[in-house]
Amino acid sequence: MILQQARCLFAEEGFERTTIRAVAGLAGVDPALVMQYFGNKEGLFAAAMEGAHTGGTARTAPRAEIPAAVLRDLLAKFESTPDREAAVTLLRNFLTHHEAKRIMRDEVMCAVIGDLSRTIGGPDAELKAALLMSCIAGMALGRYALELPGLGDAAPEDIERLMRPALEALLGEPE
Amino acid sequence: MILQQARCLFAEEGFERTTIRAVAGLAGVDPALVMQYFGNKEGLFAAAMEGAHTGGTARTAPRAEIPAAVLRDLLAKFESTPDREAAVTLLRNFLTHHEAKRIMRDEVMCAVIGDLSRTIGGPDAELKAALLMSCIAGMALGRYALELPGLGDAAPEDIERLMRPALEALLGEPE
DNA sequence: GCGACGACTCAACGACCGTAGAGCGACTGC
DNA sequence: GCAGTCGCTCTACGGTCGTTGAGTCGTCGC
Repeated sequence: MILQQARCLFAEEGFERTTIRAVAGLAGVDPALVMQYFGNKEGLFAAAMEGAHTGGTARTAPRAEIPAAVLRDLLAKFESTPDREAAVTLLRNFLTHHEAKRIMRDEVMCAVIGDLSRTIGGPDAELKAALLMSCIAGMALGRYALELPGLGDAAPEDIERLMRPALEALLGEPE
Repeated sequence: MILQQARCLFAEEGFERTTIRAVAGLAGVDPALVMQYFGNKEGLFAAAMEGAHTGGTARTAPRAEIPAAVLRDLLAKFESTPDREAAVTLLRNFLTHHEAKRIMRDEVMCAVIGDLSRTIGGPDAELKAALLMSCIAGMALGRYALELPGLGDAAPEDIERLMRPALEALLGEPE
């Protein structure tokens, strides 16, 4: 319950503007109880992001299926309810919070890019993988953070249908 | 001088963690002088973002040249020095600051998407334009905010060479 | 010389936040 | 019945921040 309200506020207001008092108030408990549970504000934030980067099949997918797998992984993470709020919390804070940035950069992007670039192979493999993940992340931002017109409420199938050819063109033909 | 240090700190630490005292300290002046110049912290932030969203040829480009024009606009904005720091300031704060988000969403993304979708035409025109702009924004984040391996220090020509076919595939054939 | 004026600084206020420690009430084992 | 423990709350401290108003210093017109 506390975690739920914390994720809501962290995602809506960001880490700095979210106060422990506000989280406790929404959860109907005393701020000191939040401290007792999570140690400090950083602990609460780390707990709120837990589960944001787990699973995914793209890292082990064969070359030809990488675009579809990457899209499926991301949409599954954000459209399903269990990890969605944690993922949104990470997505909304990775530009301004050091730990969120480290997770997004090292544990999400760099880790996946490393695997994908080995599968992609050839020259520019790392750049191709980085661009592919960046496009995916940009789509997530446009859809779940900015809620751009046409994208925020588009059907996942339409997104997959339009983006997959683009990502395939990005990878190019195998050597 | 004050603005320069402000942009540096806003881009590095984010709006909330940047204090007027720190900006004034780096600029070698008194915090009260910053207040006198910019009214309040929001005014300083708005001034720091000024020039972040200007110009660009993509909005009036013919359909076939949209991918190249969009890439050129973004790389020109971030690789050249005059508006670069303002653009980075906007890029690093649009997820956590309301005014920065409004500018990024309404004045940058929505405005361009509106023009592009009219040029693109056909079904899914708006979704295609939103996805195109999201991919571009994602690339900017991966390069200038996360500095992903392979992308952060890639040559602009290589980025343009790999991304243009992907964006062209995203637009598809004209009706 | 001197008063006015602008640029800039000093010192302080009020508010808010993270955090700590004492305290309170309910429950449990004996 | 009672001491102990656990979950939780109350109160307060220390620090930092945005902001303000008075004050200082140099400059310029007369």
